[in-house]
Amino acid sequence: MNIGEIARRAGVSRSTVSYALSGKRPVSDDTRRKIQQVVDELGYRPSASARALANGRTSTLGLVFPPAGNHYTGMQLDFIGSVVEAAAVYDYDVLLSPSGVDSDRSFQRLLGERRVDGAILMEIRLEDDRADHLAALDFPSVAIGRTARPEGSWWVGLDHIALVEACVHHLADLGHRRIAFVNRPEQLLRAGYESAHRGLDGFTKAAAERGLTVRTYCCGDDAASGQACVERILHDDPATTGLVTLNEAALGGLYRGLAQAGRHVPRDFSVTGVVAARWAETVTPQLTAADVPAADLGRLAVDLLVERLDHPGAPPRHHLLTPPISLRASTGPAGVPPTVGTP
Amino acid sequence: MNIGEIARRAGVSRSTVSYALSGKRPVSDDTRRKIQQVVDELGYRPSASARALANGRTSTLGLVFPPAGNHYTGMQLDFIGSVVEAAAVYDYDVLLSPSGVDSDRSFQRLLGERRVDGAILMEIRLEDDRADHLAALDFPSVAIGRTARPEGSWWVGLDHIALVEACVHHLADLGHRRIAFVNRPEQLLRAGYESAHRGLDGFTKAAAERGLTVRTYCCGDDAASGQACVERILHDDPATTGLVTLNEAALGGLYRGLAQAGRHVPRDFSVTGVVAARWAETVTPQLTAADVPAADLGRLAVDLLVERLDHPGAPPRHHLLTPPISLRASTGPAGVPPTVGTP
DNA sequence: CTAGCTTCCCGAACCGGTTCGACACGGCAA
DNA sequence: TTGCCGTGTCGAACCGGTTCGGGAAGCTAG
Repeated sequence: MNIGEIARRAGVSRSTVSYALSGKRPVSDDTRRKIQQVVDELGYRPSASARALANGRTSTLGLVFPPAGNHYTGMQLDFIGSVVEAAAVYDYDVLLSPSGVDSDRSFQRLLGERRVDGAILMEIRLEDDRADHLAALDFPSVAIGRTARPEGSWWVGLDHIALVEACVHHLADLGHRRIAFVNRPEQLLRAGYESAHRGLDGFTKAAAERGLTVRTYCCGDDAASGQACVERILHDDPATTGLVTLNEAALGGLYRGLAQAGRHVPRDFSVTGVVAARWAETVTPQLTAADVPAADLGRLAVDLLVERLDHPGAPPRHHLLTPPISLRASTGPAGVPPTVGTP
Repeated sequence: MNIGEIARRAGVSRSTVSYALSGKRPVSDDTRRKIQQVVDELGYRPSASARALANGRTSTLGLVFPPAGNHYTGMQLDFIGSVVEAAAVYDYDVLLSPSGVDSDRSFQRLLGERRVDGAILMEIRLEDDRADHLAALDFPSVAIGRTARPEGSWWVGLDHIALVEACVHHLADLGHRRIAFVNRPEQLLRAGYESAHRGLDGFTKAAAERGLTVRTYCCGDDAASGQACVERILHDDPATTGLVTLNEAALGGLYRGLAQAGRHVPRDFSVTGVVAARWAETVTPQLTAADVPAADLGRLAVDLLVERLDHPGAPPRHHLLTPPISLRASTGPAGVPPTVGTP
């Protein structure tokens, strides 16, 4: 059931079948119909491998995603889903590639063995050797997030600085004077993850502008860590009345910690941050947050990558998104901070 | 930088290079070393397309996952991650395929164009035409979940009947007499999703055994639906003191609804169900639940699929998992149900 | 009637690997 | 010296498509 079989049954040559199906050269109506009929009868579909070998394009995009070590967040799943759907629109498949411990191996699979036409890099770092590597090879790729020097490269990302600044200003406007920042795990911060760094920068900058007293924390990506983190915050400065977080997975734990410390949200304590909307709406009270537009990011990344593939040599493009803060129920005016020791 | 280039630089024929690299025929130590040296120098890797064309295997597994329409759950993400990692161990890549509105199209891509050697089917239905289709073609595949007649097919799944039964018995043992079941959305139940059906069966059966008064509900996959669902439950029977749910995404909303109705968990109301551990630990109080072992399911599915690929014609195998209930903090002895109208 | 132009199709080469059959070579026994 | 065998390598065919150059048939213009 290959193209030769079709050709024989239709009484034409293999090349004619190819042209009839691709339309790259004119074929008379009669032969085209005849060929189409045979194709429909046999349910013939050209082999992807053979086609890829012949024309050098695999019609597949690589999605390089972080190892399971860092827990996945809901945002990442939405992102993956939207990438797959957007790619399908352009007739591309999506190949998942773990950038795990020996990221070299999977990179070799993707690029060395030419399994994909282009790649999308998740969880970018400020200094990212994967991105450098791809840039050095001039391999078509789009990063999710921007490195320290994003000029000349293709990426889509969130303006974490602006988003966290907006959160800080929101709390400051409500009268909060002593707030904390709950970042991603220290391991990721040290590794140079973009969101952790730029978020921290935005926090520090905005807090300085508003003259706030602040503390910053790293927090594991799970509920237990979130709970422990709140305990540390309230231990270090019991007068703290608000926090900003990037850590979606710790959110439930943060809430639990506050509840156990007797701080009512939002009456005694305000919480805000950068979190996917679906997650923000799950917790009670619902989180006032800059909603991460994961689906948009995925779609835009695919759009950019396809554009880059279609127009080799096109000037680099990018999208920097700054979603607004959605006011929900987790922030309120700063009241009188509770006296130390009072439950 | 193809195999011919390597052959020329090493002063041997292309076939010798192939044999030296694959080891399928003996090659003298001298030539092997010479070839390896050239390969290392140039960083040569054989093209995946060419190899796939030649030997008919793509070294790629297809992961057919549900459309974004049904919101993704955290469990699915863990599952995908574990599939990718397990596949990497066997030197397989994973190709994502949305089984969206025109699932035919992506199926044609996967099978018709022979992009993958085997497939893993997520979100199985009792009557599943995708599974039937694959079975008819004798295409190597493993289903996540079992159809109405799973005999003779390969699958891994949870024993939803037993899991929900265990939840009901747990509540009954605590003295609850009037409980509710919160299922996946009605649309999915009607579509015949296995977990929704078997979960409901288990609930009905166990409730009958224990002589409980029950009501069953379908609930959208989001927090707002969960909240609305609790309102319906308490409106329909204010004396309800417990619920069992399969609906991970609605869980936050269920808790919120109970809080707003003035029911304290677990003092006034017990909640349990079948949910991924990470999610169960996020909510407060932490959910007593049968933890969905998503990562195990993914790994086992890959193991089975690889076995099936390596041994064509091997007798069908499957794994039915029944994780125990993890006792956390969301269930407790049934107290005196609150008088109607009392907050 | 022939030159020239379309229209439509064919054959062959090519993409980059794998695999089979054959053959050259050296060593050993007869 | 001849015959035989095992080892190591080569050439050619093949996988299933795409693409290029060219040629046959039909039509129009000179």
